[in-house]
Amino acid sequence: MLILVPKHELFNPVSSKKSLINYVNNFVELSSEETHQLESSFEEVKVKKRQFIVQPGFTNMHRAFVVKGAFRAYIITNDGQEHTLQFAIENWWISDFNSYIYQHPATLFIVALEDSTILQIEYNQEQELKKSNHKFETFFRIMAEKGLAFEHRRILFNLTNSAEARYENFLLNFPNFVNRVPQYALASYLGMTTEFLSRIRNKRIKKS
Amino acid sequence: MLILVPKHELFNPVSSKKSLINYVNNFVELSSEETHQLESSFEEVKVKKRQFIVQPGFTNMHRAFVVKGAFRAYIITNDGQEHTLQFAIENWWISDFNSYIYQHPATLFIVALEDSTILQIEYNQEQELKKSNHKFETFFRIMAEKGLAFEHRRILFNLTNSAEARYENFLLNFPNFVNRVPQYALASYLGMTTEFLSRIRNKRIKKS
DNA sequence: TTTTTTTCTTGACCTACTTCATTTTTATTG
DNA sequence: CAATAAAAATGAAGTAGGTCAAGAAAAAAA
Repeated sequence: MLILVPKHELFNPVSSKKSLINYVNNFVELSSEETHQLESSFEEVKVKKRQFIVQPGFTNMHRAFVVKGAFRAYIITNDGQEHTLQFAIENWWISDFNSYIYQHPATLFIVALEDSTILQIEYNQEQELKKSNHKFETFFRIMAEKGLAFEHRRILFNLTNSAEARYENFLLNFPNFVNRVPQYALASYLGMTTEFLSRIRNKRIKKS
Repeated sequence: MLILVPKHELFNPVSSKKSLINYVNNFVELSSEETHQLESSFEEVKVKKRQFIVQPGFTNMHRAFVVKGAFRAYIITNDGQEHTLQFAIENWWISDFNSYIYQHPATLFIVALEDSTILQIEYNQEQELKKSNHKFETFFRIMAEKGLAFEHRRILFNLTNSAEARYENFLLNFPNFVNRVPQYALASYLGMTTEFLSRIRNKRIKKS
C-alpha cells in the first residue's frame, strides 16, 4: 500500500535526523538516550541553491551533515581563480575544517549547488558532546581519521597521475558526483582548467 | 654543574619517553598513572639510515613518534618514479596512515633518512588505550583533526601555487626540514622534478 | 516563451615544467 | 684517503596543460 506524503514533510526534522543517526550508528552503537542527545544537538537548516553557508572572514561555527542536496567548498585566489577543496552530497560532512577546529576566520566559500537540507551542530555543542560521552569522542575521532586517510590517498593520486587519469579516477570513485557538480568546479577540484577538462571529456566521447 | 653522560645514554628509553609524554601533555593532561600507562604502551626502536620501517605489501602495524632523526614516506609508481607523501623529524608522527587505520597492506615505503630513534605503539595496544580511557581517545582525535586540517591546507596550497611558490612556502614553514631531506625527495613532495627544483634553487642564490 | 545569464566548447598560441643525456659535486665505503 | 656510489647541476629539446578570445549550448529568470 502506498501512502501519499505532502512534499514538505519528506525532509522534515524527524526523518532527516534519522539519516544522521543511521550514519553515526555505522561507527558507534548509540543507546536510545544517546540517540536523543545527538538529535537534539543538531539543527535542521534548508539552504537554497547558490546560498553560502560559509564565507571567508567569518568563523565557521558549524559542522554540517548533508541530508539532501550538494555543496562545494572553494577558495578564490588574489588573481580571481577559484579552486575547489571539497564537494559533499547526501551523507557527507562539510565545513571549512581549519576554520572550524581552530575557530579562526574561514578562507573558504561553501555554497549550495542545489536546494539542500543540512543538519548542523554548533562548535560548542560538539565539544560538549565529546566531553560528556566517550562514544561521541570516538565517533568524531573516526570521522577525522577517515578524512585524513582519504586526503592522503588524494594527495598521492594527484602527485602520481596526469589530468586525464585524475578525471577517470574521479568518474570511477564518485560516479554520483559527476552529474551534480558544474564542470568548472570539478576541473578546479582536479587541478586543471575547465577548458582542458572539456577537451578530455570530448576525447572520451569520440573514443566510445 | 655539568654532568657528563655516556653517549649511548643520551637517548635511552627513559629520556626518549619523556619527549613523548611532553608532547602528549600539550593536548591532554595526563595523571601519573596515565603517564605510566602511555609509556609502557610504546616501545623504543633504533633505526639506521636507509632502513625501512614500512614496506608495500606488509600491513603497517605501528604508529611511530620520532624522538630523534628523520623519515620519509613515499610511493613508487609502475614507471619507477618516487613520490613523497610525508616527512617527519623530531616530535612528528609517521605511518602509512591508510594501512595503519584500516589494517590493510601498505602502499608506501617509510625509510630513515638518518640514524633515528622512534617510539612505536602497536595497533591493538592503541585500540586498548583509546577504549580504556576517554583521555587517550581525545588525544588521538586531536591528532587526526590536526592532521586533516594540515592536509587541507596543503591541498589548497598545491592547487593554487606554482612550483616556485610551493618551494618558497616550504622554506618558510619548515626551515628545519630543508637541510635534512635530499633534494630529489623534497622535489617529489612538492610535485616537481629534482631538476626543476635545482633550477629554482640556483635562481634564488643568484638573486641574493 | 523569450530574454538574460551562466556554463561549456573550440581553435590558435603559449609557457611552466618535464625528459633525457652528460658532467660536476657530495657523500659513503673499503 | 682512495675508490665508488649517490645526489645535484646544467643544457637542449619536448609536451602537458594553460591562456585568451569568440561562439554555442544550456540553464535561470522574467
